[in-house]
Amino acid sequence: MTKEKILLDYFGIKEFRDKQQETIESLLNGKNTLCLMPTGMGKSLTYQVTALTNGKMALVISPLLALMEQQSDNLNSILEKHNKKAFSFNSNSGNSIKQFNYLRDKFNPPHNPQFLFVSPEKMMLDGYAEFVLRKHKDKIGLIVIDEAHCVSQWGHSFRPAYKMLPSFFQDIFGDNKPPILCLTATVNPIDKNEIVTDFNIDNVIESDSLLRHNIELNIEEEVVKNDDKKIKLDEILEKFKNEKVIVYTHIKKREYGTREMSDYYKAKGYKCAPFDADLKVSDKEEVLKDFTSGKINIVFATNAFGMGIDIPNIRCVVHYLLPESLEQYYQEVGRAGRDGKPSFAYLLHAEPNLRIKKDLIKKSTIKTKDIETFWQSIEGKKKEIPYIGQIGSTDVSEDNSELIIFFKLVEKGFVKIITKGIQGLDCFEQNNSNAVFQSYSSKSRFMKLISSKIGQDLKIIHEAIYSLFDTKQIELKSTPTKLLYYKIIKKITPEDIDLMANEFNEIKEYKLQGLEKMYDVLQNNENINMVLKEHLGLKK
DNA sequence: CGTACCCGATGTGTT
Repeated sequence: MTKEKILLDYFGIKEFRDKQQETIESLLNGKNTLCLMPTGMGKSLTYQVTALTNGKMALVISPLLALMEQQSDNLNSILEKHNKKAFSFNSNSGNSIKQFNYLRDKFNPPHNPQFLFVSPEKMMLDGYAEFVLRKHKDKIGLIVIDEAHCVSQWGHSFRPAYKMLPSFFQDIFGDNKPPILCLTATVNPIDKNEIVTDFNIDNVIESDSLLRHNIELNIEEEVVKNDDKKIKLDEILEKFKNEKVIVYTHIKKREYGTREMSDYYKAKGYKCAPFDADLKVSDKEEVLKDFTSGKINIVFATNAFGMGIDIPNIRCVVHYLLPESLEQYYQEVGRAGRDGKPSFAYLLHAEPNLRIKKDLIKKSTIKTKDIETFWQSIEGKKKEIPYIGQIGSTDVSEDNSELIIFFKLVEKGFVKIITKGIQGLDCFEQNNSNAVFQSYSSKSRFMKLISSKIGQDLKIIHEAIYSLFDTKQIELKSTPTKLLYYKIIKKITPEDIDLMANEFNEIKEYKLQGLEKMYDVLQNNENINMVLKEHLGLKK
């Protein structure tokens, strides 16, 4: 079927909009494509129509569970009458046992997934998922990185799995990768280059309407104390009394945080609610529902309020603190006026904000000492090379620093990931006595010891075990502990460590520059619209 | 400061 017929038959739409057609054609011609389109223009339709036109499955990497559910539900309601299905594979399908079973079930007859939504972390750690995808690789015709700005925005620190995606695709597809589509609405030219490099993009397709002309950007004068901003906020909230307003407080449970501000204005008679990551999923859904319906009209939010939210009639976005960069600022004000009607943004900031933000960036940077400590911890007592080690969730702290350094060591060629594995075989039981499983499990409970005892590569043993599970020779009876097995292939020198620390330092400098640029704009009273246009590299 | 995935339950022969 042609893409035009798919569009009509599946979606009931007669014509493509904006850069949809160009993007789909680029992908059908096998080109890795980065597509920049504003929210609400139908970015998702590009991968949906492409996958349905080439008749192959799309593997969609998505940053949020809520986004995966939203998109797969939406697709399933469309696909139902065509006897096709979308699945998402994530922690919502239960514990590890349930997840393994779910994946095995969904990839075997009678199921034939047309779309699969996965998180980057699943791609990072789940060996059975990798096995299943590799087994079915010829059925996969498209890879999608949804919200691709996450790669540059989160991949270096918060969610390191993003920066490893290319190598995970290599593990699955080798040199015969399906075309990759990266989708986003805002990136600056530097971040754009990063995505182009990481995913080997052949073709960048950019909408002409990325700049939002219906939002009036108001920068208020800097004040000395945070409290001074409240007078202005009172004025704004009074002015937009019957309209939808987002106030970005950027803070959760402290003074001027989402909770405190919401309580304060609620007591004054406003219909408002807080929104931040500490809310339960059900509470987030409720706030979103009430905000959409108009039951509440003000949300006091951190930047947890953003992705996947597409409410057309938000009239006003207030920043109660200095945003951390121009692109961050633009992403946030861009939530207003999706319906195209005149909308307003106000930026309120106080003097100490810049210094505090700078300190936070400096504090969170990975330093020489961190790399040294981590290297010592993985090198262990063994000095011989190659040495085989393992890293799992218990080895990684809250800030992911171990994982960030680990992946940097992989990137620099000191460490090689052997396989995405499991700790041992205790979690399995045999359906019938199985000779292969028997031969492994008789050697040891631990994969690593089995490997050394029989002199077989860990990767091959894991393949065999995943295959036994896939064909229902063995079943899970308890939770498999997932681990990345690695080999140290090169010793590190102090100079190597310094070089790595420098790279982390460059990322810090880049962040600081972004912050300074934001601050300069406010200080010098520059025309914010012009600056934004130039900073984002936009023509119109 | 704040962004999100992960569902670990450990008793070990993992070096």
